[in-house]
Amino acid sequence: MDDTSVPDIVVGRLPLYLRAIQSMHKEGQLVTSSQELGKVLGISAAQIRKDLSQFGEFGKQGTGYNIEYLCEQIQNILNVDRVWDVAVIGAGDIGSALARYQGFTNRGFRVTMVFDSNPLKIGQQEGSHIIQESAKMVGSIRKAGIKIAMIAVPADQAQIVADQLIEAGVKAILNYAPTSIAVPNDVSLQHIDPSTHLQHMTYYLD
Amino acid sequence: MDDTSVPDIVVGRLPLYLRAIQSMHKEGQLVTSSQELGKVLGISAAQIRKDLSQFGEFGKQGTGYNIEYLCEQIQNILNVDRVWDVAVIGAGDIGSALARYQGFTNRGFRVTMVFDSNPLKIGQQEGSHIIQESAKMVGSIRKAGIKIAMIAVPADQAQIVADQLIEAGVKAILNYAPTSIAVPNDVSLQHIDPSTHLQHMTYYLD
DNA sequence: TAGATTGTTAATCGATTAACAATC
DNA sequence: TAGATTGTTAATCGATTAACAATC
Repeated sequence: MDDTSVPDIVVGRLPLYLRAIQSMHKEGQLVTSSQELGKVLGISAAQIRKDLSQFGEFGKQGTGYNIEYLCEQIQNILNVDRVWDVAVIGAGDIGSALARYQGFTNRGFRVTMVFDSNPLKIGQQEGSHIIQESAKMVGSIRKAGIKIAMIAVPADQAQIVADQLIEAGVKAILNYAPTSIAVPNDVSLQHIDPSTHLQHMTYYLD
Repeated sequence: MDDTSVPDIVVGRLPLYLRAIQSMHKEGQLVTSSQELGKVLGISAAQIRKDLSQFGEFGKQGTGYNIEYLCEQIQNILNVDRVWDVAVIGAGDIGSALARYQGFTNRGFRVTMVFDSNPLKIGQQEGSHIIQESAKMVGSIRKAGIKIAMIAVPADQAQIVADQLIEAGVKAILNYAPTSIAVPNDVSLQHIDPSTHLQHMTYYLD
């Protein structure tokens, strides 16, 4: 009936729901409820039911949600019922950690390319990847059809790299550089900056 | 007059404002406006003015905000007009990258301790730190009076480590393990999980 | 002065919660 | 059946925006 788009804040909670029920699934649990899920996540049961109801009817009165089914459904909604190739730009400490990170497995992602502009790093092995030269980045990413990239370069190069990524056809950017960057409307952007997160918390410390 | 507490969502934007004006300061800029700041951050000027007005009157009609003064004020509000010692738990790829990370400088933080439970890692050098054994973590953190920790251990150990940190007196936790954890009301908690961020964005990809 | 920009109020907009009929 | 839990509605709550007097 209603065809208005789902609020972005709701979309942002789905990955948390998915992570929690995947963990339950791993423990062999078969069914959960909005109440249990809410307790685990620190979210109200009503909100979880309302969020999920935006996408369909996944539960059963009296019993709750079948974990395997809900898992499949959320993966489907988030488009992670497949594996996305991801490019890492910058092979410093952060970029290298991302290239070796095991935590993308089973979450829908696989790092397939790592780039750096430092001639000393180009050609070096990083995890299972060979570091490639930044000059070839745009061509390689476009040719491979990669839509997702993580920026792990110094702050003063982040916008330049972002612009190149967009030119290469990337549509989702996870930015680890501690700076804001601008992207067109049709490109998604998220930031990870540990200092920012820590500063949020020091407000509450004496 | 009004003494109700500031919404957490407002507190969470202050670090972004601070990062932007520190960047302007570094460029030698002396003054900014809510309009300019909003453009850089992709936030409305009205929201920035309203947010800042929760804490005081930092601007001047007609001219805007003095960057150096606003910088000092926000640092003061966020309690980052000092340097906080931070402990890193887990010396895997992520923990090691955090231990070597240069980006905490000038943001109010300094990693002073790194812990791991792997006997092969204990005693090894990581950045400028010697990796210490986890068994001594609670005592060392308490003795040093450390209030902030970053968890970079496997998901199935995150809650255990969190409980120990709380026992040690830690009041702010930045969790890099891809799992929810529970903490008491008087402890701040933030999560960083790249898969979660990426899944948020894949919703918008075809 | 004229132009610009703040701080603040009121209006709008959106998100969360409470409650409950439906039903497994 | 009785108990439990969903999906949904309406009410509440909170956040954002628009507008403007004050004033630099």
